[in-house]
Amino acid sequence: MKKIVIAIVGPTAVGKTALSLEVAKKLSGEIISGDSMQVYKGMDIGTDKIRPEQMQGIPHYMLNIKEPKESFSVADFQKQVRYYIDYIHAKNKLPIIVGGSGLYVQAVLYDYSFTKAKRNIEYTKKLEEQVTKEGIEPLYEKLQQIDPEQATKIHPNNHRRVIRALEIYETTGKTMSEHHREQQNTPLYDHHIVGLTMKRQILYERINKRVDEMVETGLVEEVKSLYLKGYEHTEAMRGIGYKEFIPYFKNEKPLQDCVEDLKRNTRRYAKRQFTWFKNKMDVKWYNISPDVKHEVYEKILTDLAGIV
RNA sequence: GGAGGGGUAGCGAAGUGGCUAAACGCGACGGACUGUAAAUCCGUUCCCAUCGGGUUCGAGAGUUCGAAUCUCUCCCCCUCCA
Repeated sequence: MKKIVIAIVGPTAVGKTALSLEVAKKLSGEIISGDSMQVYKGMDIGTDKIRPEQMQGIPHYMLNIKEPKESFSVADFQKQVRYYIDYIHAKNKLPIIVGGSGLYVQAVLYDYSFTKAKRNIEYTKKLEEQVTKEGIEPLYEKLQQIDPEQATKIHPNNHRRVIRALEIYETTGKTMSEHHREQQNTPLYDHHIVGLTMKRQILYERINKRVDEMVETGLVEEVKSLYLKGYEHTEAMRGIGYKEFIPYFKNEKPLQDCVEDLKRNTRRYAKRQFTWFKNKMDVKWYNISPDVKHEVYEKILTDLAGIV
């Protein structure tokens, strides 16, 4: 029998954290963050990370496990989280994955296999340089030759994915399509995905407001301290809430403009999250709004109680 | 009253006789995604529509084979001088 795993997904600022605490309390669960940025230490305000005093004694995993200068990937996430799922079950508790990083959650729940296609930074770098010099065409044509199937799925402008497809072939001798064919995309767990959704306009207002609050709470200082540590070019600093302030520190843009950029990027991110969860995962959606929050919580708790 | 500047699609803003239903940005909406994923990338956005068609660039009238672009009149807006 497959192990039960609950996942709570949805766009940023929709209220996943608050819900997760309710679910964990009610169902004797423990929480695993399904978030690609909250793994980093010192990135608290910008990622809207839950603070220890808010956790109500519920164990949280996958938070603050990396230094901002370290790299972190889906594969790392997958491995770690699967470990924690077993660990939590061994304690007779219910694992609850809470987060908005679609691919990450997906990779845990299904038999995504990354192991054979480790990253090859040097080769990637080489290809990136080639693109700078000669444009993407030669590489895209190469991809069309070795893996025409994959080539049709990747837009040439998406350099990163063109390069990755080539990188996989270089590293493993197999094409990306072949790797995909070896996978069934079957679920590994008896998972139940709760999706929180909200009227777009309300969500966007919440996002704008939350960004202002973050700035008031000291976001700029948080980012600055990372910037001063020389983390400008790290993966972590590419997160929303961080990269937007770099022009300000460099005196290239007024602070207020950076804040606006941040709001805009967050809104756009929320939209992308919707797209992913809507089209990639079997989510049971619950429409929430500030005034019916508790009723929706009740409904979710009842539904989940019937499952576990 | 005098001297200038301006009115372009939801907004900002290019264009200054044909290649323009009109760049670009924002906003809005949709989509892709298998080791950077809070990343990276694609599409739609005057109206109707499948091709395709119909109306646009403050309003009206002209010049021209052809105008957002030239001329005239009118209506608004802004800056400066009174």
